[in-house]
Amino acid sequence: MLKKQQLYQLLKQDIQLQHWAPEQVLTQQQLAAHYAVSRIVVRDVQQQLMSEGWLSAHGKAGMQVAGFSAAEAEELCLLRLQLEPLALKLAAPALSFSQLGQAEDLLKQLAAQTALPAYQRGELNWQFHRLLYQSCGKPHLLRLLDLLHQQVARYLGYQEQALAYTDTSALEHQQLVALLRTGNTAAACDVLTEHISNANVLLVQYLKNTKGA
Amino acid sequence: MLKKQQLYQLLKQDIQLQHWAPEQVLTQQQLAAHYAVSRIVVRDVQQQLMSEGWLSAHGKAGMQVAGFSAAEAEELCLLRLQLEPLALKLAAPALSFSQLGQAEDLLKQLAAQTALPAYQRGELNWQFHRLLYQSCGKPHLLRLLDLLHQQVARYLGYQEQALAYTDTSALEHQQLVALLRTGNTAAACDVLTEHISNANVLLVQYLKNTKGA
DNA sequence: TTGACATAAAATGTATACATTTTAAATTAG
DNA sequence: CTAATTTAAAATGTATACATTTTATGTCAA
Repeated sequence: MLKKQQLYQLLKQDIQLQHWAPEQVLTQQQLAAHYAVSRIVVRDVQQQLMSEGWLSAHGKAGMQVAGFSAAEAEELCLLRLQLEPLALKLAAPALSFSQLGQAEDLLKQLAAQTALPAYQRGELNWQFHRLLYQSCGKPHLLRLLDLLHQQVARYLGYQEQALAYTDTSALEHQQLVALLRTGNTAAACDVLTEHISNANVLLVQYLKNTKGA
Repeated sequence: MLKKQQLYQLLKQDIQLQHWAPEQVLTQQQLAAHYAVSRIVVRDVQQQLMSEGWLSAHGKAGMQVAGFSAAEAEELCLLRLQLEPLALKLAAPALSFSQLGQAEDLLKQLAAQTALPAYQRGELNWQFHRLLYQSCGKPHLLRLLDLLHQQVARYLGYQEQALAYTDTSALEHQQLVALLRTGNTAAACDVLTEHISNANVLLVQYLKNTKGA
């Protein structure tokens, strides 16, 4: 029997993999039946996923699977650009070599395991970023970034197809660590800004093409 | 018998008025008994208030009422400064005179009803700000701002005592509308930045004093 | 045909009951 | 007395049952 935490993971993943179509309207009963759990569990998970942007309310009854759009991708990028460089700037002075080492280990993993499904690579990628911001000492900022990441993660299914992503992205990651290691915070923030923008350009381009098709 | 939406409002208000002490640990059963509702309802509300920052998880069982600190107030200010002027900049070109009129009506209300409890004045204040950002066309940005506002609202109990707030704040509000009316977006954003900073300085000052006492 | 109203079906909200987990207390070995 | 283990109490997680609300259907009058 599935429990709350498991359903949370599974449903999120199913949305990511588009087993539930974007924009589709779901009911508690539907999901409860499909996943063989009580509606209580569905309700809990539903509320959490709604607060994280995977689902949205739909009228007085029912929930809607979040859709995809180039406009939304651009907005998410804008917000990341507004907050992530700030987090990095604040965290950089407090970054330990131990943390930089951890970050590099994550990069190694990413480089090695090229066969991993997109959502797992995305998770590793975020762990890397998150680690760099961790020490900023601003819990609310980190909370907002986690929230933003959830939204971005929804697009990972697309990114798998959209982006040859890995190569340039990996390079930028390494530059980032190198600059942080030498204490060059300002340059690191610039690279980060570029990095976020670049990834977005590819995604938006892809979204615009496929929507037209 | 209380229903979900009512409990949500009431509990939030009770936290704001510090009927539940900051840092206090609560249980579902406690709240269910106190408000005479089923634990199911408490669970729903609990999860929502946790996602909004009024409560936080406490170990494996129990929830903790959020506390107050000067550091947190400063962080919230920092984030507002990062996002609200951006929202205003994006919204300003799309602002209609009708909306500006609505905004002015809200200011008139604020000016007239000086006797209102802090949380209601705070709500009007936010409605004013929210109205100015509304047209920015960035739903996620607005969502983040609403989230931030929830956090700030928790401090309204303090602000009542902390701030003679009304006078300078009202002046800045009017400047803001005037500048927007003439299409001077850049200056309006500057005033907004000042406005947010000013309110924060007073609050932080007060928090630092009372914590020492 | 259309639109309003009544009615039935379905979905959600809420309460109660039971299962599992967590916390705290009590007991006992060292 | 301390610390570890056991045991009881309390809190939470989950399922089922019932109440209320919402949505859809169908009927009838204009």
